[in-house]
Parts: sequence; structure tokens; C-alpha cells
Amino acid sequence: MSTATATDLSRAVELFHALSDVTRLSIVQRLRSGERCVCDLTDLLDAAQSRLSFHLKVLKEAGIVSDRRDGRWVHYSINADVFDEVNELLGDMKPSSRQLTVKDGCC
Amino acid sequence: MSTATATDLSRAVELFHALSDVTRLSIVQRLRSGERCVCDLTDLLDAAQSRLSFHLKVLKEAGIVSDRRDGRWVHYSINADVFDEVNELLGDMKPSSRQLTVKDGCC
DNA sequence: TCAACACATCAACTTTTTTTGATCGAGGCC
DNA sequence: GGCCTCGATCAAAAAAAGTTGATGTGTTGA
Repeated sequence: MSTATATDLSRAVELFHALSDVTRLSIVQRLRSGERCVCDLTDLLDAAQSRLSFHLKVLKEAGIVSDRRDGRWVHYSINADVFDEVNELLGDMKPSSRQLTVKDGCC
Repeated sequence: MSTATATDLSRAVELFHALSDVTRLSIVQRLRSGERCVCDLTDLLDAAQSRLSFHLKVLKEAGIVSDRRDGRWVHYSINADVFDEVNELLGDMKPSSRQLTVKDGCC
């Protein structure tokens, strides 16, 4: 049985927020096939560098991606673990099997 | 094998956005045990009625909750199906098993 | 019919998020 | 060292999201 705590809640907000933007989801899409440097992504997504940097930071702070410096390039990659985490959080939101249905009366 | 389309993308954005707010997640939490009328929720969450109405609308438009009118009350409940949908969308974001790792060179 | 209630909607305002262009710092190459 | 490139950071502007209080709509019960 799972009960969501306050920290779970804010963690969920952080994760879902990080995933609630087209640019960021597009980045994640591009990273599915493997790591990419920022310059690759600016080309692929046709987005200004500072814009991408901003979104990558959001994704990174949420733990969705990791970065790896290699000379003057920084490569980003997906943190596969977070998907399990999201699933867990989703599990804490699903209606419980033993659920009240039609409430008689109200308030 | 799953490929995410543009519509998938905007649908994902809509869903994740709906889930990326404390108030809305709290609402979902409260609905886990079964349906609730708005007045119940205003009490439970100590939130102004119009505020709740706003968030319930976001959740409803995203298909996360449904409403049912019963006299002068409106009862909201979780749309359990969306969880499957979210899982599917998440599946389209996970790194593929056959993933490029260390890229040699860049750009 | 009228008053009270539950809830939705609206407009003005506040807050947060995103975009943009400029600047900065680190790394590599001459 | 000097210069160029990749990428982070910053401040200002723009856009989007959330809050608030007032008003509107449908329902009930007197």
C-alpha cells in the first residue's frame, strides 16, 4: 500500500513540470537514441543556444538527464532511472482498488 | 516499437502540465478513495472555490478527472484510464534498448 | 416565486515561466 | 599569448499560468 507524502508531492510536481514543455519533451525524444551535445540539439531542434541551455538545466535539475563534459563539448543523456520513479509516483495517484463509488448524499 | 508523433507530444505536454501543480495533485490524491463534490474539496484543501474550480477544469480538460452532476452538487472522480495513457507516453520517451553510448566525436 | 446554495465563469491582478540577446568562462588550437 | 568555439549565465522583456473577488447560472426547498 502506498501513501504519498509531502515530499513525494513536490517531487512529483518537479518531475511533471520538467516534462510539461514541448521543447523539453523534444529534447528527451532526441536523447532516446543516445547522448547528444548541445550543439547537436540546437541544430536538431532549431532553437537558440541559451534557450536550450535553459531547458537542459530544468531537465537536469529534475534528474531527467545527466551531462558529461568532453573537451569543449557537453553531452547530455537520459537518466533511465527516472522513468521508474515516475511510475512509482503515478502508482501513488491511481485510485485504490477498494474505492468508494456513488456517494449517497454529500457534504 | 513506438514512435512519438507530434500529437503524442502535445498530448503529453497537456497531461504532464495538468499534473505539474501542487493543488491539482492534491485534488487527485483526495479523489483516490472515490468521488468528491467540490465543496468537499474546498474543505479538505482549504482553497477558495473559484481556485478549485479553475484547477478542476484543467484536470477535466486533460481527461484526468470526470464530473457527474447530482442535483446541485457536482462530483468529480479520477479517470483511471489516463494512467495507462501516461504509461504509454512514458514508454515513448524511454531510451531504446539499442542505444548509442559514447559518441565518438561530435557535431 | 423567492431565497439560498453549489458551482462555473469572468476580469483584473500577481506570480511564475519562457524567450532573447549579451556577456562570461573554459577548452582547444594556432 | 591570442583567438575561436561550446556552452552557461544573466538581465530585461514577453508570455503563460495561477489567484482573487465579483457575478452568473442552474437547482432545491420554503
